Formats: sequence, structure tokens, C-alpha cells
Amino acid sequence: MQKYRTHNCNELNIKNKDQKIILSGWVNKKRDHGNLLFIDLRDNYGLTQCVIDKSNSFFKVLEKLQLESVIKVEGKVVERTKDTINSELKTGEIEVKIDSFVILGHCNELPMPIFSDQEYAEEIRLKYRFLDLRRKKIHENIILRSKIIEFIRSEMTKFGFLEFQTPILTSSSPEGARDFLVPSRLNPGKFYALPQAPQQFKQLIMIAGFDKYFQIAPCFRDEDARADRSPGEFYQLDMEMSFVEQEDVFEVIEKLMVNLFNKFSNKKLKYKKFPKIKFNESMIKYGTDKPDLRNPLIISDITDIFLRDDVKFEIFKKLVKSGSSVRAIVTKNTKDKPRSFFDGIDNWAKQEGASGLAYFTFEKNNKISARGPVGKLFSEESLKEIMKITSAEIGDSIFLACGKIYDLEKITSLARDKIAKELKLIDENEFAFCWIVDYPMFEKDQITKKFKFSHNPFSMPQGDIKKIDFKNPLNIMAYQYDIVCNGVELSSGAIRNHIPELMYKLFSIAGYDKKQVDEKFSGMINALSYGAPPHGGIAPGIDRIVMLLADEKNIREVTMFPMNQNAQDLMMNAPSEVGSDQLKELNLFLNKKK
RNA sequence: GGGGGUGUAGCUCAGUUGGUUAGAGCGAUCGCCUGUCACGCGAUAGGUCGCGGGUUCGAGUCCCGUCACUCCCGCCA
Repeated sequence: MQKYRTHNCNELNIKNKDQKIILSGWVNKKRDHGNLLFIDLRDNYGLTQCVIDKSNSFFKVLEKLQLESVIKVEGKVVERTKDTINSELKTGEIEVKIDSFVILGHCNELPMPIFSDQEYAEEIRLKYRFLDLRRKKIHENIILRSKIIEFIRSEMTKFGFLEFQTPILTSSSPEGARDFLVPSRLNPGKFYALPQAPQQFKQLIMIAGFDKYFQIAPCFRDEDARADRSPGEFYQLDMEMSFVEQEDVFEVIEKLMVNLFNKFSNKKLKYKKFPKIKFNESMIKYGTDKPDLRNPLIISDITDIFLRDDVKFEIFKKLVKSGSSVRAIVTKNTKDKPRSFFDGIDNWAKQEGASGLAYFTFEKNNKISARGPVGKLFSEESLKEIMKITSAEIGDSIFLACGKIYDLEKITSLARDKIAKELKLIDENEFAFCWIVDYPMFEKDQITKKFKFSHNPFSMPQGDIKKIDFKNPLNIMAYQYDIVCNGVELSSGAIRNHIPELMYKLFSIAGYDKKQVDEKFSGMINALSYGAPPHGGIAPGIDRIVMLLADEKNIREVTMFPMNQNAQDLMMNAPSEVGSDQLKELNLFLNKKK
């Protein structure tokens, strides 16, 4: 017979009736009737009710036992009477009559209850993460994460991809996020960096001729946290393919995502074939490059309306003359919404730092008019023109924002979400994927006014290489793409630039001369000169995929041992101070700010 | 770096216009209870009201500062 258990806590049923069995697990809950005691025993798999009465010599000890202690129970499976069956439990038709038990692990008084659906402060959850992880919801989330990763591995393998590991200690790169640095003992004064992504390695794997690579890759970026962004580390499904174009990458990822999301969620996929939206179009229509396509609202640019003489909206007209734009969101058939709805949105926008949102509703009695605080300022002809541009109809309302493009995109994007939520336009039972394509290769830095790579410097520019217009870098498009689901950016990817001369040229636009490129990207640029295949890939974020499938709003709910917002591990006390011996060995001395 | 929210018993929270000894549920401890599955009943213990300062006859409550957690902006090629 097994030492600790013959069965787990989720498998006994009526077929095991009268069997002598052994279970081990945690005391989830006790119900003490004085002369009769029920114990719910829990393990990873489920719950089994155990019962003992006063005639048993173990009764007195069990009665006093702390919840969450680990015990081994020996006993007999007995059938429950009809009126005591618990249909909520898989093991609810039976219970275990305890003959004897042993305490395997004693539990002190708990800092937080395990058996409860209550929400707890993050601080205590993270400090006692091992207890928090016993709780049903998060325990299941972590199991889901494991199953998702297993499924991804098996799918990618089926698609012919090979899984490889890449170094964790690598070199710092000048682009992108802040690096985590690791001092080198053997090379005084020099540092490794933890990889922000295995970007260069996966390209080197292609150059080495492995054709199709993937990895569930840890990535490290020293940036501030958000609800959907762990500080420090996160995981990507990193993948790369040789001899491919953009469409080939899309095909693999779409197949994977469709299979994955169908398998692990009951929500339906809005698109089997993911729509492709050009970056510039997305910025106008949705104000962002990660649009939530479940949201039907569309943003339109109606700046030209404010150049007309029959429009008297002087504040906007003045701003437009000095270079501002006007963008609008139309809501369908909202003529009966109370004033408080519109003012609520307006006030919300002011809280968000915008100057507010003007609004009116299209009406028609004898002629078309606009109802609302600024309605009188628009002529019938101008209203007709607005309706044409925005596809608005009588009975619809319109929200207007005026400002510089960058600020406008921000506020209209937020307003689009806010209004849709207020009007309950978003179907929570849907996943809406899309590709954002045709990213510009460069953008102008707002402060330095210099050109910088807008995304990945290793991306391939579009079009005939010989005809690229290097004089106007902002016009150069890249084979650079993002995949977005429900407004969550899952990943960026690109077809890579495998031509060294072109790479030098592009880097020179961003202000790096040949020598700097050779220094900073020595491994890559050198390798490209020894026969590099055309290649490309992408790297969807695992944590965010699990978040979507687990229907969680916070990444810590799908991360086993997350850090808090200040990048501290409250359970392990990381980061921590180190001894002077360690520092000395690493040739470091501290210059702490007071 | 900036803005918002929160901080009261081990946990989750209530605490009115500033006013007697700061409360409840869960948990803990003790007692009663043989069919519960959020078992029930009774009792007891448990508080630096995050911390520091101020206003006031009097502060959990008002003011100033500070710390922690969290959400957002910046940042995240």
C-alpha cells in the first residue's frame, strides 16, 4: 500500500464504496457538531468530505486541529444518504469515515483565510504567496497557465518549430528599455545585461540555418509596472522563421491563436481571419495602435468643418487656425439619453486632462439642427457635411475634441472606451483579434527633434530597396506588425532586415555611425555578412494571453510569484542588500543617495 | 518623476456635523451541540485608528508632512 495516499481528493465516488483508502491533503474546512466532526480535505485535485465521531479516539485531537494543516487520513469510503449528497462536489456522493489520521505538517494561525472568495490586500497576498496560491481561483489560473504553455509547445512543434534556449547573461543594447545589469567578476568594470528579448539570438539562430525556432522566453525590462505589465520579468512566445514574408508569419500565429483561444475559452472569436489595419488608419479611427475591435465606435477627423464661415464655434475655429485638429465620435441613436450622460462624459474628459468634450445630437423637424450646448453654432449645411463624414444619422449624437494630434489621439482613444462602456456596447463574451501593419520605420523625437526608430531597428523597410526615399525617413514604412486582442497589445513582430548595407544606412538616419553599429551589434551585423536568409517573426506575450483566457484584469493573477509595483518580492525580500565582500569581489562600491 | 484611490482587531470592513469606554462579520481561544457542507448556539481575548506634527477644552474624524499598497500618466525599440 502507498505511504501517503491511495487516491487523490477528487477521485473517490460510489464505485469505491466500502474500500479502505488513504488520503492526504490540507484541512480546508471543519464543521464540528460536538460529537460528530466533518473535515473537508483538499489537495490539488479537489475536495473530499471526511467524517469522524466521538467514539473514535482520534476525535479529540482532530477537533482541535488548525485549518490548513496537512494530514494523512486512513478510512473507509461510505455512501452518503440521499439527503446529504453534495452535488457541488465531484466526490459528493461519498464521504470517508476516518479510522485514523496523522499530522504531516502543522499549520500556525493563518494571516489570511484560504477558504474564502474575499479579496485581500496585495501586500499580504504577496508576502504569503504560498498561501494565496492555495486559493481556488488563483490556483486554477496557474494551472491554466501551465496547460496553455503546454498547448503552445505542442502546436508549435506540430508546425515544425524547434525549441531552443538562449543566454540569460548577455550584452546591454542601446535601444529600447532600461537593462537589468549584472556585474562581471572576471571582467572588472564590465556588465552583462539580462535580455529584454532574445531578439538578436533568434536572428542568429536563423542565420545558423535552423529555419523555424520558438521558445517560451523570459524577458527582462527595467521599467515601471502597470496592471498588465509585471515589473522586471515576463514571458514571450518568441518565434522566428526563415524564407518568409509577413503573411507567412500571420498564418502561423492566426492558426495558433484560433486553436488556443477556442480550446481554452468559451468566448467566441469575432474574426477567424484577423483583420489587418494600417497603423496610420488605426491612429485616426481608434486613436491608438491597439484598438479594441469589440467596440463599434469610430473616430473621424472633421477639422475642415471648422474652416467654414457658417460654423460659429469660435474656440475651436481659433485653435484650428493655429494648427489644432478636431476629431469626433458618433454614438448611434442616443437622442433620448439624459443630459447627465453627456455631461458625465464631458466631466470625465476634463478629469483626464483634456479641455472636455463638446457634444450635440442631430435632430430634424423642418430642417436638420443640433441639440446641445454648442448646437446653435452649426449651420444646417455644416451639419449635413458632418453627417456625411461621420456617417451620422438623425437621432445620433456626436462628441467633439479639439487639440494637437498627439493629445487628440490620446483623449479620443480613451473617450471611445469610456463611451462604449457607458453605453454597454462591448460584448464581453468575444475576442476580437487584429493585426496592425505598415508601421513607419522612423518617428521624430518630440523633444530632440531627431529621427529615431519607431519600433525595432532590425525591421525591413518596405518597397524596392534601391528606391527607398532616405531623404524623407518619415515616409519609410517597415514590415513591422503588432497583434492586438480586445485592446491588449499581445506582441510586436517584423520581417527583419538581413542586408548589412541597408542596416548601416538606416542606423545612420537614427544617428549611429558604422563604428557604433559594429560595436553595439557586433554579433548580429557580423553574422549578416556571412549569408543570412530573409527571415521574420513575432513574440506574443504569454502572460497577457493567459490574462485574456483567465478573464483577469491584473497580470499578478496569472503569475505565480509576482513582484509588487515597486519591483520588490515581499516573500523572498528581493531586492536585498549584499555584503561588502560580495561587492569587493565584483569591484563595485556603492554611492547611495541619502 | 507626476496625479488619483486606499490605510481602523490576525483578515474583510463600518464608524454621522469633531464629543462618553472605537464596533460588526470571519478567524483565534473556551464551553455546548451526531448529518453538516459558509453548520448552529453561548462566552472570552484581540486596537500605537499607517507614522510624525499641528488646530481644538476634546481628533479615527479637520489641517500639514511623511510612509506603504494600488490604479493611471511619463517610461515600456
